[in-house]
Amino acid sequence: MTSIHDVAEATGVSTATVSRALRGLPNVSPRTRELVRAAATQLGYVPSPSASGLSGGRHHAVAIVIPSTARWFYVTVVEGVDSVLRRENYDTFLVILAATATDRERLFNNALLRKRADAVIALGIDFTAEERRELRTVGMPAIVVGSPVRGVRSVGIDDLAAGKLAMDHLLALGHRRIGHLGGETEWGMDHSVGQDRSQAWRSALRNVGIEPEPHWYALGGFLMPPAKAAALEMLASEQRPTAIFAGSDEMAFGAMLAAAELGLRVPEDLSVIGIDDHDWSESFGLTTVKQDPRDQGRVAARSVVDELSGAEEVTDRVTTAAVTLVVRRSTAPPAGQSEPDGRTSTRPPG
Amino acid sequence: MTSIHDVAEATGVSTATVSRALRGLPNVSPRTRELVRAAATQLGYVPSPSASGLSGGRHHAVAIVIPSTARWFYVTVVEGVDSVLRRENYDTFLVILAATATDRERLFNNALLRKRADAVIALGIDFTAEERRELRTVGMPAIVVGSPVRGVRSVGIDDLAAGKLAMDHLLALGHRRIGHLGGETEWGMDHSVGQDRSQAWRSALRNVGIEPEPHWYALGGFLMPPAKAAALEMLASEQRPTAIFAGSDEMAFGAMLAAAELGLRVPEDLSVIGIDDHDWSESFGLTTVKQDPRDQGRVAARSVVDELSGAEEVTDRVTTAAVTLVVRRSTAPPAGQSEPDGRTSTRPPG
DNA sequence: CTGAAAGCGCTAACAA
DNA sequence: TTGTTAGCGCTTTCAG
Repeated sequence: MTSIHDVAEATGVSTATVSRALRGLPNVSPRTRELVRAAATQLGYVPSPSASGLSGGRHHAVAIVIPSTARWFYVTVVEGVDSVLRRENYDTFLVILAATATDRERLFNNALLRKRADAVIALGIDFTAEERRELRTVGMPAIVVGSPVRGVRSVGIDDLAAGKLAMDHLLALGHRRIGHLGGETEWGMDHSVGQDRSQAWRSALRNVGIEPEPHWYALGGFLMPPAKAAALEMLASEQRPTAIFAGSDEMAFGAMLAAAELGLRVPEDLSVIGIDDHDWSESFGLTTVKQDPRDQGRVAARSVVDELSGAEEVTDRVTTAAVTLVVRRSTAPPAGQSEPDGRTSTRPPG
Repeated sequence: MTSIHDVAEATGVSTATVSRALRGLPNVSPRTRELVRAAATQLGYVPSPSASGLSGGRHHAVAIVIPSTARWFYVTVVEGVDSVLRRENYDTFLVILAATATDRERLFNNALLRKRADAVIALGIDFTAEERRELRTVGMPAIVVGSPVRGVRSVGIDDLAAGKLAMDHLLALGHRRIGHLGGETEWGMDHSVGQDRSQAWRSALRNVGIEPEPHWYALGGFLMPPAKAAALEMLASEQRPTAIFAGSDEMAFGAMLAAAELGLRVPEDLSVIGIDDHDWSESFGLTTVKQDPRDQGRVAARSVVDELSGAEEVTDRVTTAAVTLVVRRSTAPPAGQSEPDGRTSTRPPG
């Protein structure tokens, strides 16, 4: 395990100079720097993060915490985060965090956050006031991906607006009986994402004078299987909706699968729209409100890296990521109305 | 940042004793141990991994490397790994590794593997001889999840057997024209998983005297969208297969979606079988060869943790995980043959 | 521009 | 059973 001493010896300079040279600090003669660099690569030297972390206080690692690996959004953000972190030579700690209080407590009392990572990127977590205070105290850069959290930087879409975009599309098509597949809210998790999207559904309906019926709303937990089950029930009802707005594409897939199982054609008998633009949505022919989680991950990572590099308070407190409507084959005017254009209606892919 | 000194002072013992007491080492009086423990929690002390890593050589972290986040198998294994690592108080480094040589080189020359992690768990990676030697040299425990790799411990299913199970099911149903959706093989990645499953398909066919036709085989890259595209093409051919064996459930979903798009009913017009038992397979009604990646992850993590705990060469070199056939609604005898039982055939969920 | 020295927080002999 | 003494490998003043 070659150490900084070996490089110093090989070069004939002090370890201090080696350290400076390798980290690109000023006040090192070009010649010396080159010599040191050459020796380092020649010897296959890499600095020990433990040692530099201990002495310098920077660990060159950031923790990314997600509630589960089961949702496309989370793992896709992780991929984005990882890509910039790797390029910047940071290592990535992955923390999969259940919603339980003990799990979260452990996280915050853990060495990981206190003495191991230089920053945290949290997904779908709603920090408590105390947690925020802790972060502040330790002076640890933190950013949330998802809906804004008071006092913490964040990047994410405007869920209300995204929901409105989806609903406007459905309403413009002529739908009035519109169902919704929403997410559940666990304590301290994902607080507003699901709520805001559901709220958008409710408001949009009321804005056109429709009071949403209870059985038009069901919980899909942001996962496909429970969403399918919920949709099955919703679609079995007497006055079933002519369209479903799902709070995520994965839940929308569930709706499409449910429709297929009931012999309902999409979009002839049922329109379906989601939010995300999941990697599979195009194959499903799903109309959706597209967001770019990979990019949000990159932005978040860039943000903490910049802050760690000393850039003074670079980013905005809350960065709003763009959304766009992507119309595919899962939405059309409700039965009885003529189609507005020549789109061919295919069989339901679900 | 309270340190071991604070605890020592508060307790009136030396730092060495604190260290011993907290780590549960022998030769500490029960009374002292209690005192130390109390002081530690009271002060909110947590040891610095950098410091103990530097002095002790154990970092209490393991690296898990995966080729991408886009495949259910990988992220699900990660979840299993993470769960036991967390319970054992290890932190998890996530490394997402492209197949490129430079990416892999960087991994091995990185501080991460050399001076930061105590062990590696690799998914879908085929270590080169040199890489294996490096691991050996550093004395770093390593385990592969997936198909066996020479000289490295591994846990995974028998892909040949899994493929045979799938094919036997289809053959027993009476299918003879059976197509296959296989995975691509990138350099150093996933070498045999895809190959073995494809091989199982080919062999099974030949064993019953059928020479697989070229257009019965297509590459799906282990991802749904390309698999769907491939299936679309395969099913458009004149003498299309009556059944498709997909190398993974995600690719099987693609086949089901393709069938639906072509107006083919599953299973009446086309049977589909996969491997995995993906979280969504039940909702798709997909017949599959079930494996348990979460558990494989747990086994892998347990294995390296045990080895790090000094257990001498505990686990077998290669652990074979179980597979079982799960029959659902996507398979049936080919058209023209009577159904063996009273299963109702539903519309294709894809 | 470079070196010497102190110290980051912990563990590991070696004594006591 | 417990304390003392060295480091682990690096960064960081402070001198020069």
